[in-house]
Amino acid sequence: MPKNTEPERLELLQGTLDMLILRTLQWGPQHGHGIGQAISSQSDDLLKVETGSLYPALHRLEKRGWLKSEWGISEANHKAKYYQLTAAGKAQLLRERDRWTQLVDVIGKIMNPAAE
Amino acid sequence: MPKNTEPERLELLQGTLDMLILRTLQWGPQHGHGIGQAISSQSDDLLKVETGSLYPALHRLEKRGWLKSEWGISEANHKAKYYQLTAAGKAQLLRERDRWTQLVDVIGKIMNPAAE
DNA sequence: GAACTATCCGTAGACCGTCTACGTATGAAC
DNA sequence: GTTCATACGTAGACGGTCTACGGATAGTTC
Repeated sequence: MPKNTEPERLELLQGTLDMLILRTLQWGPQHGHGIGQAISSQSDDLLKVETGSLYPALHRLEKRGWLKSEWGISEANHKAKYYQLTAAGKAQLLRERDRWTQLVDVIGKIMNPAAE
Repeated sequence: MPKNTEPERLELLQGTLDMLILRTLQWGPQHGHGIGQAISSQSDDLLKVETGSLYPALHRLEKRGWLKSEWGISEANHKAKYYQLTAAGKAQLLRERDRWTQLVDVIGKIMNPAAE
């Protein structure tokens, strides 16, 4: 029996989780657990958001006004706090996406200088 | 006189500096100050590595065996500690480059789902 | 030789986001 | 009534980057 081939998780870089959460909520309101699962599944299970990262992040984002929340009932019939983007949150997402693109660009330039 | 238009620096994400240092040393041995400047100039001044980040990083990398160092004299005729990649450091660079590529890929998938 | 700038090394401590490791409660299945 | 999945959360460790210092030496200007 070969070793259980788990898919080698990637650790998140500090500062990327907020962007991923905001992005996930662009698909529509969602509760914490759902957000975590969405990120997992959309990354083919390479990313896994720990609850110890996820919930503090959600509270942080709400406190900053990027998100607002309300209690509801999940599809599995559980009490759940649904988050959605505020207008400020949408703007923030644009900023973070921009910064990410820039950073990927610049690091790419260093790691892999343009052959011209 | 318009406001001095500085180029809006990008903050590094935690975990990317080590890779950039290792990469810079692929160009050849270099001292700390030089490494910082190389990263700055290769990023069109978008990245700036503070000495409070740079030197701890160099010591960390050396301690882990990715780098080795020796004292020498800089081009500007100053005492300088020259760092170079070890074999382990080259291997590490490959790993980090890989991880970075994977992460950019996966995050790209979430931020910008493939139009197929 | 005094003053100043650029070069080069470094440390201390704040800061902050992610992680591991817990704990709690409810609903569904058996 | 036990077990599992769902859903919320916190406490504290951890680690890398940041700001803000300090110190030594070389070169330049006066």
